[in-house]
Amino acid sequence: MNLTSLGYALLGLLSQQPNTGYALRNVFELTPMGAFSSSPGSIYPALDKLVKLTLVVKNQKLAKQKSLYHITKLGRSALVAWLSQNVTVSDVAKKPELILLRFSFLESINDKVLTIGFLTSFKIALCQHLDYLHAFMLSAQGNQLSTYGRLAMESGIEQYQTHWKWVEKAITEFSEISN
Amino acid sequence: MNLTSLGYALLGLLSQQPNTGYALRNVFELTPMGAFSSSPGSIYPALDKLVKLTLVVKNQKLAKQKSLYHITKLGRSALVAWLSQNVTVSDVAKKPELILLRFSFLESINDKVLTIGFLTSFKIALCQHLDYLHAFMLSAQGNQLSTYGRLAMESGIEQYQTHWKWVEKAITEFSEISN
DNA sequence: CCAACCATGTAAGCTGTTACATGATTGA
DNA sequence: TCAATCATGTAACAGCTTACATGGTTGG
Repeated sequence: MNLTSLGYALLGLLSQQPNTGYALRNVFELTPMGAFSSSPGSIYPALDKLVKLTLVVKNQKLAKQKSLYHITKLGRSALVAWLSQNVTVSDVAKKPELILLRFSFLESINDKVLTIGFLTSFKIALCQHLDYLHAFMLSAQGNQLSTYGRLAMESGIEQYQTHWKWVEKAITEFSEISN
Repeated sequence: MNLTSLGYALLGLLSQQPNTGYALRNVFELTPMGAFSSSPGSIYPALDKLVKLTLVVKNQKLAKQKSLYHITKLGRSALVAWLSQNVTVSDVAKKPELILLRFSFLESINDKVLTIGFLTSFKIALCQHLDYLHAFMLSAQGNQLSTYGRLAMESGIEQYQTHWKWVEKAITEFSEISN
C-alpha cells in the first residue's frame, strides 16, 4: 500500500476529521502545509485514488455538489503503518519535511510509547547523518570547498543540529506527560 | 527558459567543471546533494534536454562510449538569470532546499555584490515568513493546536530561525572579504 | 577470465502541473 | 442581479521512478 506524499498527507488530514476536497485544498493553500500542491488537478485525482483503494469513502450527504470524505478502518491502519515506521537516515537526508508531517499525524494515534519510539529513531538517524556530514567535511572533497560550499555545508549541519535539539526537547515533553 | 530543479542542478554542476553523465550521477549518489535522483532514467533525459536547448554541449572526445558535457555561454547566462533572482517568501515556504543550492552555485559567478544581494533577499523573505508563522500561532487555528501540532510548528520556526542566523553570519563573512 | 564497476540508454507507467471548464451559492 | 467565492472536475503535457538492457573497462 504505497501512496505518494500527497496521498498520505490527505489521509492524515482525514484521520483528524472528515472533510471536503475543497477544504483540504485550503489547508495546503492557507496554512504552513503549503509545500503540497493545492491545485484541483492534484487533489481530486489523489482523493479518487484513496477511494479506489478503499482507504476513504465519499459521502454525498451535504448540499448537492458538495461531498465529504471519511477515512475507513483500512485507511486508518494504512496510516498507522506509515507512521509507525522508524525514521531512517535516508528519510533525514532526502525528505526531512515528511518526518515532521508524520510526527504531527501521530496525534491521531496518540500513543505515548509509539511517539517516543518515533522520536528516538529520528534522533538516531540525525546522529548518523550528522556523522556522515562531518566526515564529508573532513574528507578530500570537503577540504577543497570554497567559501560558498563551506557555508552551504554549514547551513545544512546547523539545520540538522536544530532538529536534534528539537527532538531532545520533544522526547522530554512526552516523557513527562502522564500516561 | 524554465528548467526543473534537476535541470538547474546539472547546469550548476557543469558551470563548475565539464563532466560526464556518470560523474554527475555520482554527485547525487555520494555527496550531500542526495535529494536529487541519481537514476539514469532521470539524469540522461535531463542532460538531453539541456543539449536540445543548447545550454550545454556534448563532446565525444574521451574513450568511446564516454562523453563530456560542457556548459555553453547561453547556459551560463541562463544559470546566472536563475541565480540572480531575489529569494521570495514562496521560495522560503515551498522549496527552502533550492535556496542553498542556488547560493552554492553563486560561486561560479563570484560577484560579491550579487551574493550579498541574494543573501539579503533571503533574509527579508525569512523575516516575512517568520512573521507569518508567528501570526498563525496566535490565530484561532494556531490556538487550537495539540501538543503534536504545536511541537511541529515550533520545529519549523526553529529551522527558519537557524537559517536567519546563518544568513547574518554569511553576510558578515562576505562583507569582510576583500573586493 | 570473471566479477565488479564504469557508462549509457530506453520503455512503461504514474504523478503532478497548467489550463480550461462548469455550475452552485453567497453577499452587496 | 452580478461578482466573488465555493466546489468539483478533466484533458494535455512534462517529469520522474522503476525496471530492464547493453556493452566497455579494470583488477584479482
